[in-house]
Amino acid sequence: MVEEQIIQLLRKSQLSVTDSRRKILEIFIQAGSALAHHDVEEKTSERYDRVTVYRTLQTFMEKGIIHTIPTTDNSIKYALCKEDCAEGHHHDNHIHFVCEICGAITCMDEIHVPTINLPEGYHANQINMVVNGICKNCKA
Amino acid sequence: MVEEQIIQLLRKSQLSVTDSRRKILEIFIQAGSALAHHDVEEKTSERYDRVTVYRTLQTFMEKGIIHTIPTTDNSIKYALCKEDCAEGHHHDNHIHFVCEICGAITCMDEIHVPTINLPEGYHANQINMVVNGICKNCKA
DNA sequence: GTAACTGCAAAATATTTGCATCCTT
DNA sequence: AAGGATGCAAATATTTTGCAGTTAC
Repeated sequence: MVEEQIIQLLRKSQLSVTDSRRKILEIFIQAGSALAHHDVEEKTSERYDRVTVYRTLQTFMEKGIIHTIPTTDNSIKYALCKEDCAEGHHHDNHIHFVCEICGAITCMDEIHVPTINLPEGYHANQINMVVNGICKNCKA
Repeated sequence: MVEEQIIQLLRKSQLSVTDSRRKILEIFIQAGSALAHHDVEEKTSERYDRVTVYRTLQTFMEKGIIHTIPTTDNSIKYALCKEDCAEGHHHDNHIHFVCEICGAITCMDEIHVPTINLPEGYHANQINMVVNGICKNCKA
């Protein structure tokens, strides 16, 4: 059951299980794609304060529960991390797909990020690929 | 001479040649790396209004003179586009390197963005790669 | 001269901080 | 009971808009 998973995740991250945290995690799980702060705020506005959303997202970031996705359109999007996202360093070297029509952001776990050869003297720690295009659902 | 290039670029983009635009372009050329709005504002604060910086960056975006770089740290960075950036659609399929120490963002034009195989039904228009790591200058 | 650009003021948004109160453990 | 989490108020910071005056062509 989902409710169980959520509690497990919070426990594992050494966070106390509160209503707002449960609700916000639930929103991410149901959404399936990345969300902006604004999206989360909207879906919780009747229940929780704007500030709580800020603090919750920040806490989730610190604990490695969610991560930000780089986008070219100036918006900050958050998405659930994979299992192997440990606190401090993320292993989210996957590809994010941004649909130009519906705006949905999908993490493409299946696809591997290709290795690249950096110039002499450069060292890569993390690679993010952002692909803009048209998603399955919006394809005419 | 650089001053000449700047005027050429503005003319080519059908923009009138004003002090603030010249100055801001100069800043980008001298910087060599990507800049945040804040960086530009700082370097022009004695001369130009904050609002002018906003409007100038926006205009440059629309004309394809600069483009945004996706970064994971929630900051919006702008960088000069390559020659082939036409108005409306950018061909900046190159790799951006973000140094975790000095914060500098470099466009790695030499390296080609590898092609990837998207799942059935997805269509890619633009690919951005953001590599976080340690740059040549910061390497111990 | 005219259209476009800029500066200033102010509005609208977004984000952060302090503190008293409430909830989880 | 104690420490952490939340809500509220307010301070800051960021971005947008309107308009009058100025500048480029």
